[in-house]
Amino acid sequence: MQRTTDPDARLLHGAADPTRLAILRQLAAGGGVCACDFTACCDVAQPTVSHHLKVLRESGWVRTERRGSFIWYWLRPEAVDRFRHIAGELIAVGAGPVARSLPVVQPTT
Amino acid sequence: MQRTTDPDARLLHGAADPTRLAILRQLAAGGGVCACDFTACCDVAQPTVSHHLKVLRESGWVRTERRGSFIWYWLRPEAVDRFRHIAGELIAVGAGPVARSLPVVQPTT
DNA sequence: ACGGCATATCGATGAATGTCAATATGGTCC
DNA sequence: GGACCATATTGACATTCATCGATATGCCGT
Repeated sequence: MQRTTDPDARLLHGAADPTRLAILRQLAAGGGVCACDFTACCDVAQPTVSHHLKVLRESGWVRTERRGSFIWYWLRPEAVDRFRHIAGELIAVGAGPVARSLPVVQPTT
Repeated sequence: MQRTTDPDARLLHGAADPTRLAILRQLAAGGGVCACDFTACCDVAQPTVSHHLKVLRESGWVRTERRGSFIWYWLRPEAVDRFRHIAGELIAVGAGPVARSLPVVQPTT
């Protein structure tokens, strides 16, 4: 597998891990969160948290700011907007299978 | 790493691949799509498409119905709803870093 | 029953991933 | 400078993943 370059897939991949999803939720709830506070919510060691934060940074979910010896993390609103845009795209137009018989139009073969 | 059981993370993981995202988008656009039509949009071999469809099935994104020798796929509205719910959760309350100085309240140590 | 088509499964392979211990980096305080 | 804290990086390991060729399964015409 080659690391994908599709930005949407990268964004979704960034959120597709329970630890990272918990981090994103805490960021959404807290506004700005110190990196030291993530080790509490996620039952993983400090290097693992740091690794996940790096993944979130590289997939565009968060940005950081150094404040003294602490490093603060924020959700990037553009990432959330993009995520919501993808969600909007996925609303199906068809309600589901309506005809129990064979479809009128054959699929393109 | 143990395969996660968190349903939200599993849902996001299902969508976090360029091929699967293309499949989901085609499903949203088409309403119901025959499996034979996915090989066109995604530049991968037939077993790979079948594999991705299985991943989408197991993560709750799609359901299927056999019609003669064809198999039709539909998006599950519950999956889209859940996805949009997650998107709604991630709207940050804080706008970003407001104070340039040290935070008033120190992070919990 | 047989040949052909649509789709799924199997097996193998190489790459990416999540995890942690150990270590490095960079800041603060004395 | 030196002790200490917060965070990142490195290296290693086991697991998962995406991909494909080969093969199996299931349905449809003839």
